[in-house]
Amino acid sequence: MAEHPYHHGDLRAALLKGAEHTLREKGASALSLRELARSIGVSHAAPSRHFKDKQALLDALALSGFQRLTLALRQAATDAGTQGELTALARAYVGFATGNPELLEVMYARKHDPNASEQLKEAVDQLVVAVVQPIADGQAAGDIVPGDTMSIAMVVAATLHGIASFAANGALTPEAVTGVLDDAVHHLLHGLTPR
Amino acid sequence: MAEHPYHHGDLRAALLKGAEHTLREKGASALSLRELARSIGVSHAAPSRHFKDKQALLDALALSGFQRLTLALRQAATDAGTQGELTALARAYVGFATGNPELLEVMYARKHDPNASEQLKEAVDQLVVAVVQPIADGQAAGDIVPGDTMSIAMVVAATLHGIASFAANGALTPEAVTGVLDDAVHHLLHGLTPR
DNA sequence: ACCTGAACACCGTTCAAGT
DNA sequence: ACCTGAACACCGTTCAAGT
Repeated sequence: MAEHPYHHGDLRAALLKGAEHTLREKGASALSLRELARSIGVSHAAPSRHFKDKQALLDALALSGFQRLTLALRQAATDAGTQGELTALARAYVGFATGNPELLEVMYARKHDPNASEQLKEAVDQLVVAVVQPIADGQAAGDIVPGDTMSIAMVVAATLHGIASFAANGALTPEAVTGVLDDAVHHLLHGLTPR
Repeated sequence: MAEHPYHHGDLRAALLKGAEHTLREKGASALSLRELARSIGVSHAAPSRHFKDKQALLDALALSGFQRLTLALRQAATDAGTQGELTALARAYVGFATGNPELLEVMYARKHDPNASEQLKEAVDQLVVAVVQPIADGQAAGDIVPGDTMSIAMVVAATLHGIASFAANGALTPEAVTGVLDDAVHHLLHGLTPR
């Protein structure tokens, strides 16, 4: 077994892992395919067998990000009670954002690009469902005002995303995030609760 | 007068104008200093006299963006009444976002970078004031619940920014934006209004 | 003071050729 | 099937030299 066998074994997985590491450490703009190949010990042309271009690699990272975020939201939303469920949802979303700020940017950069793959669009749809479902449940339980579910979900999603953006880019310190989050859920709910 | 006099005249302004045009048409990732210089008819090394590097050019664009956005918010917030003022504020913010999506990204990319210039930080502070002021006014008028103004402003700003992001990246169509916006202000206010 | 031209050290992408 | 090496057309940045 030589140090550098001709076939890497699983170059695709190594590229994804390395790329996410670079993303996390140095940001998307610092991601270079040539440097990535170099660090893995493969020629600069090798990645093209697995990802047709740089965007294809970023798309694969975004896809995995959407899948992981959706999973996290689903696991969070199993609490009982509308307020508890929304709070858990909000914390899961913002937790992901603070834990993976650069990945989130890559994800949102492709979110509604018409050139995105069907697979990516499907993953985005799943994420939307994970956010809309708790709202629909809350309406069914009478905890949230009746009305167009999508438009209410849009407002909730916008607030979550705004807080997540502020947290991801430093406008909000990690310590301040939880407080703002709980405030936001509280203020939103008291506007959404019938009385 | 030759076609290409040795001195451009106002190369700095030409660079800013050309860069913003490219930003608008093709996005930040497609902005190349060399191509910019070429389109202006100047050598590729000339821009460095006016902007030490590419980031310095982007910072100048961001600065101008923050100043224009702050001005737009100030002009919007002169309506009478808390609800009207917040609605106008929201529309102005989101209008800027849909009209200048790529510029907004450049602005937010630098928003809390510790390496940002003092001038840029000052412009960001002015923007924050423009958002916080109407909240404080609403509290003084008894239209908004008492409590920490900054934390309430944070929730409002997050919602605005979330809607603006969705509008800027296509998650929300231009036609849908106004409706979502008015819904958001309505839902937020009914949570913020004492009763 | 302002700009050019050449040079340096990088990129992403493509493609014949090798294993 | 998978990877290499060379080539092409770009980048951003720096710096002596020109006007």
